[in-house]
Amino acid sequence: MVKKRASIGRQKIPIAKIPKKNHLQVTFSKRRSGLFKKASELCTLCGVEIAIIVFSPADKVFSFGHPEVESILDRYLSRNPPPESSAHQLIEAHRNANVREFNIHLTQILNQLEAEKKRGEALDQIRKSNQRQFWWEAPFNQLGLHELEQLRASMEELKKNVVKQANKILIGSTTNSSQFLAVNGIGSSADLFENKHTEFNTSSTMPNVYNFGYGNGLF
Amino acid sequence: MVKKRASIGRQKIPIAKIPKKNHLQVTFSKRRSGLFKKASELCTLCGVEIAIIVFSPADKVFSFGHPEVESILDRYLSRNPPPESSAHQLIEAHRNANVREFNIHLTQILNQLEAEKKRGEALDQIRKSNQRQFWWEAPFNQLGLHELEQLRASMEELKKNVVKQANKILIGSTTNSSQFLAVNGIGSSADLFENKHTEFNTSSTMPNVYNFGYGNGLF
DNA sequence: AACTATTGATAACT
DNA sequence: TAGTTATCAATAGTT
Repeated sequence: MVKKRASIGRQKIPIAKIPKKNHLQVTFSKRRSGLFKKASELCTLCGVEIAIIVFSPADKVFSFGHPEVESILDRYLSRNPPPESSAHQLIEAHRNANVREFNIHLTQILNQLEAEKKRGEALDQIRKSNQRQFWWEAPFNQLGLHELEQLRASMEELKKNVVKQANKILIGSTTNSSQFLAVNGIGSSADLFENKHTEFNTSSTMPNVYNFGYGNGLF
Repeated sequence: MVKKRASIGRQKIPIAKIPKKNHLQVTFSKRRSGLFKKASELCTLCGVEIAIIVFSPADKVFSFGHPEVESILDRYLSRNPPPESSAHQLIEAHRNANVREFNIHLTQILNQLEAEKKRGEALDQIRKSNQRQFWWEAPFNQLGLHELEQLRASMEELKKNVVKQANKILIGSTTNSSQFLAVNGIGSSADLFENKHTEFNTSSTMPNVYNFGYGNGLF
């Protein structure tokens, strides 16, 4: 029986980039698992938390984490005042800017709302006032002479309408008495007002298994 | 010269948490630097990017990164659709919920605003109508007999006011003529209306030096 | 992927 | 914390 020649075994290698690609591939794989094993032992021996992220030459991701990569990263990131120009930072800043703008916009709208409410209430008040205290307390003193003359002329019309209305009521129900007056034709003003008014009614023990990221092909 | 007794050298140890604290402390320190050295070699041999984050038992941070921790983390995070229940995730969800609520609120407010505007416009229209087309086209047909009687009684008052106003004007400026009338006292109604109205204006060669984080005391 | 000779890492001790 | 040494663990080269 012939013995096989033993291999020369491990040889010292220079720490520099391995030129032969397939050689490099093997080394990467062996050392990577060795690294993760070391990390795992450190976790168990000392009870510490470790996260490792490796990007292979082929840009695949390999990670190790105990307890999980994410929680460690969160802890790390939350301690570091996110140093300048990270993508996250920019996104955050942009979002915060949007929120600020949004708030300004909201404030403007709320102010507008309040103003409109006030205005609406005021107008409403006036309408009520005009009805309760009667419209004839309207501001004559804002009228000029010409208007006043129109006013006078319209008073005749008014009186007629009043009479018509009274008459309508009297005819419709013969229950009430009043020291009131005579009758003429049937008026139909104020339809406009009524229509407008309807519009108002709106109102583990073993540190975590190595995580070989997304597919653990060679590289 | 007496030779000193040689040490028993390295002994196998179980991979389990080291009970003796100061022993653990030494092991942590040695293995941590060993881990970072391995990582550094891997980086150089294979030309890959690695980031390692370690939280010591005393909660200090130690990190290794080539080329830099931050750039690797950003690369990692941007590839991962933030996997479920990380703290960040929760914060994000919460914020998004707030934004949603905020939007609902905004929508309600905008609707309110529109309704108020409409209402305000409608009231304004009426006011104008009442002024342009004259208030006396008001809805008599909504008035009952009693109101009508009050109306009649008030007409006398109205007439008087009209006369007063006319008189005022005539006295103030003696330029105009009119086939109008006699004078009495000075009326002062409509102050209410005027007041209300004012309210309307309304990230080498040698992979990166180990980063011992924030102070590299024992732990 | 398994093997083995050799280098490299490190537990115990100073 | 750093240095020494005997031993154990990791791995380069080969199959």
